[in-house]
Amino acid sequence: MPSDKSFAKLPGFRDFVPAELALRTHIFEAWRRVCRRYGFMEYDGPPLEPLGLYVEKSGPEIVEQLYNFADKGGREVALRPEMTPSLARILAQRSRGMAKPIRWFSIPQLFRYERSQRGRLREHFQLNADIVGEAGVGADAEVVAVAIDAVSALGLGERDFVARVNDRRLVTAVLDEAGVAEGHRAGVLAVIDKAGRAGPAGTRAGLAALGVGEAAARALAELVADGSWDHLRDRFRSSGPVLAAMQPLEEYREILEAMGLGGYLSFDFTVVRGLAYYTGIVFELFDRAGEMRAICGGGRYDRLLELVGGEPLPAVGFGMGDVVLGELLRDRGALPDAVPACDDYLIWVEPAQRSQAMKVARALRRHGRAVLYGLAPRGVGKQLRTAARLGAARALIIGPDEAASGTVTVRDLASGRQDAVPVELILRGDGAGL
RNA sequence: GUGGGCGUAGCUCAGUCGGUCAGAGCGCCGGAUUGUGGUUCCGGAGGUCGCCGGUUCGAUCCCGGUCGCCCACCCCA
Repeated sequence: MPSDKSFAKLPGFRDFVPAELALRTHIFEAWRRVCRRYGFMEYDGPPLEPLGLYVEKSGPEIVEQLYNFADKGGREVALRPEMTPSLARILAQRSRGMAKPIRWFSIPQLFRYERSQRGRLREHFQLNADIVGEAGVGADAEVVAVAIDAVSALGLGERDFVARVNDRRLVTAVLDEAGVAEGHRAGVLAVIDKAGRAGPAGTRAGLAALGVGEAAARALAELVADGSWDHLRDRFRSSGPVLAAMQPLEEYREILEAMGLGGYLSFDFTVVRGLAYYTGIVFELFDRAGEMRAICGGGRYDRLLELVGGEPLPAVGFGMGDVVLGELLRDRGALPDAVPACDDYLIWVEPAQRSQAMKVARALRRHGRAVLYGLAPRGVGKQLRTAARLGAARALIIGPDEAASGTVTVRDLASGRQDAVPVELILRGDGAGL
């Protein structure tokens, strides 16, 4: 309710007060931990990139959804909406000298100029993890394993989320087999992508609107209604190309089952991913309840690096945003415990003991304790109340009695027990941990 | 960009068919308790009822616009 609108926060952007930054930090730490376990190295790039980097990859219509402008030098620039083009550009310049495969991850802040909705803002942070230089399905499996672990490390499991997987090459083979003309392919992919939301009738209408033949439309509608692996294999058992296109996903599943992650996998013929540059296995992570938009999306993009002028290198990776994931954690009660503001709360009873208190605070801090004390005189009761509210483990009281006897009263705030500890011990650090 | 819903204290929300209707709970601050806390009791601060305009004797309440949030569409990270 700011009276001066000009100072209001921009729509779709967030402030991170400590309580909210704690969740973001919690998520980032889990992401970094998991990526390191898989041997990924962290990188970053500039948040502002040449507009052309995105136009080249996604076409002119992408500009509608970007934060873009001309800088003072007349360059057309954009705040990065995704990380993959930057990664491709970075690697295009130096991948030749690097050992393959390259395992890199990043947690960039990304921007899009779109109307915000739940789970979708104009700004978010996104974990990107990619393996570059390996075309085999082993890399695909490795990458989805990272994505699954990046979520499960936050306390969610098989009952909470699922990885829906598909293969662009398989979809193409099926479309060919069903008699979809090559010119209709992109349009049909878009309709399949929406099948979950549009429903069977909407899907049929969408296909009809494209001018797909009757027989092809019926075949596709059938697959969308029952896109299970067994049904697919049965339906196309006499089609060599389709059966061949099913092989990589079979191997992919075997690897992930060996890792113990098979329970997360679910084949889904309608997962095709909107981005044009995917060339092979694609996947999305969803909450099991199906209440939210995708937590994560990714797949194989073997042509992208040469598209931006690099050496032709196969690549596979994913992006996982902090917004939907954070909401899911909130819904499932998987939020991190609040971190106490301090370990020790120091109470000086009279101004005469203030110097002694500062000395003790200094010693405790030097030994790694987080220490707070009242900046202005207040009653002991009030200070203890503050200590309790801050979640301090101990209160250290220094009054005339302690000053006279050369001690500090150390009170355990959970149990209420307290002892007189010689101040010399605390200054030396011996009393720091108690 | 299109359509719909909503917008009252820091938070969650009540309320007025337009006339002491500006409230509750939680939170915050203070006191009971000037050397012992998370309970309890008492008190206090804090809102031009999103903003602008219109109708009216009078608008937080009705109307229009605007901004923001939410939902669906579009699009997808």
